[in-house]
Amino acid sequence: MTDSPSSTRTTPMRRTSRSLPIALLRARESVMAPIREMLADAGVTEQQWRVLRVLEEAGPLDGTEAARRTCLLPPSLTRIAQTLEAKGLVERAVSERDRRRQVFSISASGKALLAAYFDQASEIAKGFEKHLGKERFNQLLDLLGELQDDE
Amino acid sequence: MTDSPSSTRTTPMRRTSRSLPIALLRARESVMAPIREMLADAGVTEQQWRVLRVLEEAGPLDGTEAARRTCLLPPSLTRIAQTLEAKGLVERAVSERDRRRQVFSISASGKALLAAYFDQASEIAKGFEKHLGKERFNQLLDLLGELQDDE
DNA sequence: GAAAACTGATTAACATGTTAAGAGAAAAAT
DNA sequence: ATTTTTCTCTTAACATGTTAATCAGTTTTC
Repeated sequence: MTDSPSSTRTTPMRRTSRSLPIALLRARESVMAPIREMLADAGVTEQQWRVLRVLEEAGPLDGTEAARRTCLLPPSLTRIAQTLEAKGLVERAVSERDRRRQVFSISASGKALLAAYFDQASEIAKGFEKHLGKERFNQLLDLLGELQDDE
Repeated sequence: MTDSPSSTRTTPMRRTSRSLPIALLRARESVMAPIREMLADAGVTEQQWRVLRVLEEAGPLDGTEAARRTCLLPPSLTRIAQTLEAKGLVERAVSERDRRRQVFSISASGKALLAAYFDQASEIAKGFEKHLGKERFNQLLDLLGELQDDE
């Protein structure tokens, strides 16, 4: 008993395994492990892959919107987009209506890269879906969605 | 219709909002937002806070074990521990039995820092628990725990 | 007990996260 | 219309993530 009476708390310290931030982090590390292997083979980082995925899903986006959807901060997006542009996976253009804006879009090579690894990515995703069971998998995604204070 | 028939897939591309890695990332960003504010006030980063939390919970740990429990890679732990040692929040010693090992422990100042912000951290945690409801909150932690391929 | 294999921590190098500040363009205010 | 404000993107600086290489200490092998 190292705690003095005066340090008694109304609530005990939450175990780190039941701490939401840490639990989210540990879960994400586990989920990303097999994906990182695939991405290393594809020659892109996790963040670069995310940018490609979002641009394919949403079509051309300006920097602000691309950053929001990829959970990247603007400075990170700038650098990652430069790298992707150098690799020929993304194209950039200045907006006509607002010359402050950079419009990013996925290139044909970028789409080809996604297509080449799509089946493998699907298998990994299905693995987790199977591990939890379809119902609990969707339940998890629902709960995660509710944590987002999005928009 | 930009897709050619030959590109038809057996499974459609998963929407990013239903992609487990991205959902985990977005959820964590939302959860961390209020916590980051508190930590900025406390003068420590998210990772530094995590190291302090784990060391308080588990007692003195060698580098390998500390890295595993904090979800930090060894090189990151080295740097962060150096910073924490310079701040006087963590103490380091060479292990007697194995002189390769560094044994880290939280200092009195470190414990005082945790104590000073504990109530505030608890309130934030309870906010999420209340937002989802106690039952669904625990359900979420259970599901996240099942994703971990730990030990 | 000396060579080889292994382990724990660190350093190095580069990509990203994070905050603050800056440059250029558009919108709002007067 | 000019000034001011706001917005978008970028750069800068430092902390961390990530992988590979290094170095000292330990264990194994012979």
